[in-house]
Amino acid sequence: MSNKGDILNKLTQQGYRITPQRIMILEAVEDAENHISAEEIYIFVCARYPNVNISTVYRTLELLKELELVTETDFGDGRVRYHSIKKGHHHHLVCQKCGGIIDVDESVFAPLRESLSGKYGFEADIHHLAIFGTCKKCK
Amino acid sequence: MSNKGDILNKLTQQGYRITPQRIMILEAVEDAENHISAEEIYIFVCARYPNVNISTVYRTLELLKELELVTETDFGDGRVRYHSIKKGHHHHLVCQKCGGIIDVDESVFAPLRESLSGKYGFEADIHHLAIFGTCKKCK
DNA sequence: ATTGCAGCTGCGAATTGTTGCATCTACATA
DNA sequence: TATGTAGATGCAACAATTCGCAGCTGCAAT
Ligand SMILES: [Zn+2]
Ligand SMILES: [Zn+2]
Ligand SMILES: [Zn+2]
Ligand SMILES: [Zn+2]
Repeated sequence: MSNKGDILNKLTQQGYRITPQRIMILEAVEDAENHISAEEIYIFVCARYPNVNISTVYRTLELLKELELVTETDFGDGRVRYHSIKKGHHHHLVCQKCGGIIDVDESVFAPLRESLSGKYGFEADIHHLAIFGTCKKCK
Repeated sequence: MSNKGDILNKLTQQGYRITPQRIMILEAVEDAENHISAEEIYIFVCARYPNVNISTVYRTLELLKELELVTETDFGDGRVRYHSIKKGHHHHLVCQKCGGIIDVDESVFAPLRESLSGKYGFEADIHHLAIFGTCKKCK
């Protein structure tokens, strides 16, 4: 479940339609080297397929998120960013002093998830968090 | 550092001014039983002191947040909410199916904080999070 | 009590993201 | 291939928050 064809199949199987807009938005996220914002996706798509509406970008991202094909993260700079799930689950430690970002594996959050599950029966849906704080250098 | 006078002193000490707007916005947050939104604070303040501007509410909340006198949390309903720090650090588990909210003490996050500190030397600044997922009933 | 001015406020406009609705279209069915 | 329709799109209105700026004011120093 990691290439474009598989993702399009998954859409079809769930009763969603394949549209040119969706294909291009998907490509934008998949091709992005890094986390990409809705606005950046919009610019990318418009370059080849003008007249796409920004609200379609937002709605498509919402859909891809529900289907767990992309993850969304708020890095605190007033703009949410997206990642293809292909790149695996992970999290980011954002230093509020130097702006540096440390990537961490999701396994670091496993004990927290287990603790919430054990104590409260709550299944936390933590896929792609940004945690703010102070890094080693800035302490 | 938990009553209004102390907070006003803290403002003065840091070179900020005491204004009627700030006093009333502070009271609104302190008196609120629960998390309160900027809009609700605005309505509360306007009732006694008309002509306060909503942007002053946002700016004051920004200031109080910087001074660590209030915490901000996004419950995912399109509107950020605030809490007086007087009520202590805690977090919320938000069920995405039934909308229910479970309050949890910040101690649940202590192992995570220690783990991030130990492995990465990163001091996480986690005061008031909303964690999304599925509650026991909705599983 | 008066003065000076850095900091604060109100106002209106801009920005960012969401929503309602009329129209359009992908695609299942015949 | 033609048709019906649920699902998708574009557009414009809307909602939440931020910003620029001119004028106002708390308060420290006189
Ligand atoms: Zn990431
Ligand atoms: Zn740093
Ligand atoms: Zn809270
Ligand atoms: Zn639930």
